[in-house]
This record gives sequence, structure tokens and C-alpha cells, in this order.
Amino acid sequence: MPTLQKPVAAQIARWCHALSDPTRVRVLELLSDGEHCVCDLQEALTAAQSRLSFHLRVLREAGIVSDRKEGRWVHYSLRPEALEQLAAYLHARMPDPDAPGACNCGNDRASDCC
Amino acid sequence: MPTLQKPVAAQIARWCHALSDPTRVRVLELLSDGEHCVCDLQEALTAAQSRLSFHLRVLREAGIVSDRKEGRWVHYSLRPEALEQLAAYLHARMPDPDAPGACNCGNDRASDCC
DNA sequence: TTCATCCATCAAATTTCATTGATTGACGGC
DNA sequence: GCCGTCAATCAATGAAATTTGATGGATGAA
Repeated sequence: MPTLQKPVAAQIARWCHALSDPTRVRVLELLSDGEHCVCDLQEALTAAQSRLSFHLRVLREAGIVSDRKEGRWVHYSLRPEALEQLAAYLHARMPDPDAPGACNCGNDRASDCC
Repeated sequence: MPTLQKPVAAQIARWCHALSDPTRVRVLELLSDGEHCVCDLQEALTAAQSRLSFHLRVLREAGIVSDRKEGRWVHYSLRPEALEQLAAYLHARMPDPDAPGACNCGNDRASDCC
């Protein structure tokens, strides 16, 4: 059984939480071709301004996107490191096809389940 | 701007929601080396039985894990397809480093932001 | 200066999620 | 049959997330 790393699990959970809402995933889609201003996203998503602002904040605080102010406008863009690391984490956890299919329980209780 | 695909975004959000909790991510970690019974996970996570059962249900309903009953025991294992597809999705959304860094807004409003 | 636009923030209402403890069903040993 | 173990489910509570509408700060055009 692999060692548990609570901090790692917490970071993964944080990233996934940021992407656990369809609106936020759509923002990710929209930003995947590059920077966009809030008003542009707003138009594309037909979302109320304060609602979109809330979702952008969640993405920003999770480190998924970054913002850049320019005059009255704020431009958002993706942070590739976060996506890269999350994708790599998930990929690395895929079960090894060569591994034995049976149960890996390593317990030592009286009525052993394996 | 890429086309919006609501169903895709919804599926991604569903998977990410399942992994938006540290306990559930730790289950993913534990299962990454193969099948484990519930009692084994329970021991490793020191989680109350009903609590773990709840989290396993979330993961199961999202298609991240599958269960296999054997006598009194239930063994859980990862579903590689889900992890694979999620990882691939995230990887594909990483911004192209060759792309122009500027704003990609395509709006036609009076006070153009780009 | 005055005004309109862009966007973040706030407060309130609602919904959704997580935890706990108790109950239930299935299974197998005795 | 009787009992203990494994695990799912339920109901109730508390906590967190989401949505809405309103307000306010910053910016730039007229």
C-alpha cells in the first residue's frame, strides 16, 4: 500500500474542487486558446457578472488561472503548471496493467479478508 | 475562442467533484496499487465506517472506482478509463506555448477591450 | 468634472455537501 | 438457529458553496 501524503492529497483536492463546477470548467475551455477579458467570458457564458467574478476568484485562488489588469479590463489566463501537475498526478495513479488483479489488502485482523 | 461543449464540461466537473475532497483523493492513492477491501481502507484512513462508505459512493457514482463483492467483503478498485480521460482532457487544455500571449477576445462591443 | 463601463465585493437566501450515530441486510462461523 | 463482522443506508445536524441583487472603486471618454 502506498504511503499516504496528506499535503499532496489536499493540493489535488484543492485543484479538483476548483474544477468541480461546470461553469468553471467552461472557463478553462475558453481560456485554453489564450487570454480573455472578463467581459468576453461573461458574454460567452451568459453568466451574471458577479457570478462569473465569484467563479474566477475560485479558479484564481486555487492557482488554476492568473489575472492581469490593463486599464479597466482584467484579463485571465490559464496557469499551465497547475494543469500539468494535476494531469501528471492522475496519470501516475492509473493502475499498472501488469499488476496482479487480486486484492492488495495487507491487514492483519483476525478474519483476514484476503 | 473554442466551441463550448456543455456535456463535456459537465462530465469533467463530475469527475473533479469526486476528487474534490482530501479523503477521496487518499482513497485514490490507496487504490493506485490495486484492489483493496473497505475494511482495509478504513484502517488506513482511520475513518468512520459510514463516512468512508459515503465517500466511496461518491467515487463509485462518478465512475472513478468500481466495486466487487466477495462474501462479506467489498473490494474497490480504480477505473483507469476515468483517470485516463480526465488526465488527457487537462493535458489537452494546456495553453500552447507558441500561441501569441496577447488577449484573444473576439468581442464586437463598442469599447473593444483588445 | 461628469458620466459610463468594467469588475470586485458584500449581504442575504438557497442549495448542496460532509459528518455522526443508529439501523439494516448479507454473509459465514459456530 | 444464533451471533458477530462487513458494509450500505438513513435521518439529522452543521458547515460550506452558490446565486442573486446591490454597492463601490478604478479607469478613461466626453
